[in-house]
Amino acid sequence: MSDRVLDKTSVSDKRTAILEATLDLISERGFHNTPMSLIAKTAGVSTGIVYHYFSGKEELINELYTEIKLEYIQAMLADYSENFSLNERFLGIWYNFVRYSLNHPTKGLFLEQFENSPYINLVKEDFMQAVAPFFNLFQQGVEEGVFIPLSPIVLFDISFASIPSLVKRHLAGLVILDDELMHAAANACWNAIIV
Amino acid sequence: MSDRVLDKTSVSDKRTAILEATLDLISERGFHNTPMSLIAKTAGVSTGIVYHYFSGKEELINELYTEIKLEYIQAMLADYSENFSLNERFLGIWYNFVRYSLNHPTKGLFLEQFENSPYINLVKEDFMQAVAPFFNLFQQGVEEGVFIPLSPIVLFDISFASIPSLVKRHLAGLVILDDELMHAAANACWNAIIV
Amino acid sequence: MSDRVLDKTSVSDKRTAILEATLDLISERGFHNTPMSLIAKTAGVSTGIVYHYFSGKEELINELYTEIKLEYIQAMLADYSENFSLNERFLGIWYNFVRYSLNHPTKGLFLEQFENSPYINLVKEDFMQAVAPFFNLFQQGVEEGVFIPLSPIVLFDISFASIPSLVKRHLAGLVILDDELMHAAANACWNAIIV
Amino acid sequence: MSDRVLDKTSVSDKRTAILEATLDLISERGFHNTPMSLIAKTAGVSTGIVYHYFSGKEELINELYTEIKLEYIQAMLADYSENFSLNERFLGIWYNFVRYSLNHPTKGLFLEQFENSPYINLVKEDFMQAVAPFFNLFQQGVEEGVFIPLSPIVLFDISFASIPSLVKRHLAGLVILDDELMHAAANACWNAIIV
DNA sequence: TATGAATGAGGCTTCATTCAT
DNA sequence: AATGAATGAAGCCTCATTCAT
Repeated sequence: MSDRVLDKTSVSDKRTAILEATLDLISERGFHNTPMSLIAKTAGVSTGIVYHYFSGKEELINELYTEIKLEYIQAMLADYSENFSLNERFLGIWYNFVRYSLNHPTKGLFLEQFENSPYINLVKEDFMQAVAPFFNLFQQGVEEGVFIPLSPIVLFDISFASIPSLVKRHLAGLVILDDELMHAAANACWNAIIV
Repeated sequence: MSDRVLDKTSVSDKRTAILEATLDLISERGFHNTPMSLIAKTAGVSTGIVYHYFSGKEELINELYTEIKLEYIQAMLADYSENFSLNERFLGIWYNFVRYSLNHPTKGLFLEQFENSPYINLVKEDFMQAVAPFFNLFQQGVEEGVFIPLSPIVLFDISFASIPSLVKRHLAGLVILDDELMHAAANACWNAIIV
Repeated sequence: MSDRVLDKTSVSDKRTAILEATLDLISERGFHNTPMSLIAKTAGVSTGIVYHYFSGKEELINELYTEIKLEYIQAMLADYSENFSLNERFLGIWYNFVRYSLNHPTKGLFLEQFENSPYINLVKEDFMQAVAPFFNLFQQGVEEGVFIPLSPIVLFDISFASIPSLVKRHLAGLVILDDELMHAAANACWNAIIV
Repeated sequence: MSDRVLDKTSVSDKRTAILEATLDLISERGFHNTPMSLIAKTAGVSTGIVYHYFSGKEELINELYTEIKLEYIQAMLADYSENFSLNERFLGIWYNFVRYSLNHPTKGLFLEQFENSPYINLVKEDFMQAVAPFFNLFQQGVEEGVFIPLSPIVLFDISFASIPSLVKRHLAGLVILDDELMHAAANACWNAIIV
C-alpha cells in the first residue's frame, strides 16, 4: 500500500517539479528566455523526460496556466457561501484575491504575463463552470436592485481589475497593501457597483 | 535643400515604418515569434538597416514602448484642463482612455504585453513628469475632501485599471462598449473613489 | 510441460511480432523515421524487451534483412528441381520471384531499400550457399552452349533485375502485371541470355 | 561585367558546394547519418546559410534528386538523334547509361538510394517531358514490328533495369564491366525486346 | 522475461547580429 | 545609408539505449 502511494507520489513529484520550475522561471524571465533545458535542469530532471509528461513547451505552459488559473479561482472562493450577504461575499472574494496574490507572487506574475500574451488564444479551457459563483453573485445583486444594472462580466472587471495592479505596486514597494489599505480599497470597489 | 528635406523625411519614414511593423507584429505574435528579419521585411527595409536606427532588438522594443506609453498618456490628457471640475477631468480621462484603446487596439495589446513581461524591468524612462496631471488630480481631490484619502497611485488604479479589461472584453465580443456602457462604468469608477 | 511450450511459443511470438512490426514500419516509413519505441508499440511489447531479443536497432534490422533475403531465395526456388530443363527452371524462378514480390510487397520494398542503402555494407552473411542453384543454372547453361558465355552473376542480373522494377510499376498502378504480361516479360528475359 | 559574373559564380558556388557535399555524404553514409551540420561543414559554409538556399533538409535532398535525375536522363540521351536506327539509339542509351554510372558512382548510389526509399513519394517533379525520347523509341519500335508488343515502360525496364545492378557488381569488384562485357550485355538486352 | 520511466547526446532549425559590398 | 548574405550560438525536440522495479 505504502509502495503504491510512494510510486504515485514519486511520479507526481517529477511532473510537479517540472511545473514548479516552469512557473518560477517564467514568472522571473518570461516565456522566451526560459529554455526547456533550463526548466529541466531547475526541476532536477533530464531534458527528455519533460516530453514524457508534456507533449512540448506549449502544452507545458498551457497546462501550467490552467492549473494556476483554477487554483486562483478556488482561492478566491475560499470560505465562500451563498448564505453570506452580498457584501460579505464580495469582500471575501476581494480579500482572498489580494491575499493569494501576495502569498503567491510568481503565480500572479505568470497569470498576468500569460493572459496578456498571444499565447492565450491557444487555450481551449474556458473555466465557465469554475467562475459560475462570481457570475451568480453579480446576477443576484443586480436582480435585487443592489448593484447597478450592468452585465456580470462588467461588474466583475470594475470590482476586481484593480487588484493585480495594486499588488504589483505593493511588490514594487510603491504602496503598502496592509489590512487598512485593503479594506479601504475593497470598500471603494464595493461603492463602485452599488446603486 | 530639398535633398536634405527629402532625406530627413525618408529617414523618418523608414524609422517609423520599422516601429509600426514592430508594433503590429508583436501585438499579434508576441515578442518571441517576431524575428528582426520579419520586422524588416514587413517594414519594407533590409535587415541590416534596422541596426542603423536601433542598436538591437531590445532597444527597438523599449523605444517603441516609450513612444506608445507617451502617446497613451497624451491621449488620456487630450482636452484636459485644470480649469475643469474634478468630475469633468476624471471622466475626460476615462473616456479618452477608452476611446484611444478602442481606436488603437494594437497599441493597447502591446502595452499590456510589455508591462506584464520581465522586459519592463529594463526600461529606465519613468514618465514621472508626463503623469503629473493624474497625480495632481487625485492629490487635489483628496485635499478637497472629495476623494477618499488614499494615495494618488491607489486612486489611479481603482479608477482606471478596469478599462483595459473592459476593452479586451469588447474586442473579444463579450460586451459592447458603447457610450451608454462607457458612461455607466465611468460613473461607477467615480463613485468608487468619492467620499 | 504445456507451460514450457507456451513459453516458447510466446517467446517466439514476441520476437516474430517485433520483426513483423519492423518490416511493416520500415517499408512504409524508412529506417530513419522508424524509432524503436514505435516498433515496440506496434508489436505490442515494451521498449525494453526489444533489447532482450536483439542487441540494438542495427542487429534487429540486419537480422530482419537476413531472414527476408533467405525467404526470398527460398521462394524463388520453390518447386525447383535440377531435373527440369533450363527453360523450365528459368521460368520457374522468374514466376516465383514475381509472385512472391506481388504477394509480399512490404518485403520487396524493405529489401530494395536495404540493399540500396549504406546499411548493406555492415551485413556479413553472404548467402553464397543459398544462391548456389542460380549459379549452377547459369553455369550449366553456358557450358551446354545454350546461354551466352557470360559470368553467372551477369546472366543473373540480365535475367531478373527487371522484376523489382516491373513489380514497382504494378504497385504504382502504371502497368498490370498479369499472367500474360508476366509470360511475355519472362520470355523476353530468356531470349536475352540465350545464344 | 566581370564583377557580375564573379558574383553570380560566387553565389552559385556556395549553393553548388552544398549540393555536392550532400551528394557525397549521402551516397556514402545514407540520409540518416548525414546531419545538416556535417553537410555545411563539408561544404565549407555555416549551418545557417544552408537554410538560405534551401528551406530545409527535405527540400535540399529533393532538389538534389531532381538535378541528378535530369543530369542522368540528359547523359543517357547524349548524342541521341531520331535519325539513328532503333538499334543505334538503343545501344547509345545503354552505353551512355553505363558510362555515366561508372564515371559518377556517387550519383548512381544516391539515385538508387533515393528511389528505393519512402522519400520518393514526396517528389512532385515527374520528368514526363524529359523521358519522352525513351517512350518514343519503344513506341516506334513496337509500331514498326521490331520490338515485342509491350508497353514502353515495360520495355524500358527490361532493357535497362540490369544496368544499375551490373554497375554495382563492377564497383564491388565482382565483375569487370569493360567494353567487351558492356557490348555483350547490351546486345543481350536488345535481343530481349526484339521480336 | 518484462515494463516503461529516464537519460542525454545529437539532430533540425531559427534568429539576433555582423559585415563585405 | 543601405543591402542581404553569412555566421554560429542556442532552442526545441527525438530517440537509441539503459535500468530500477
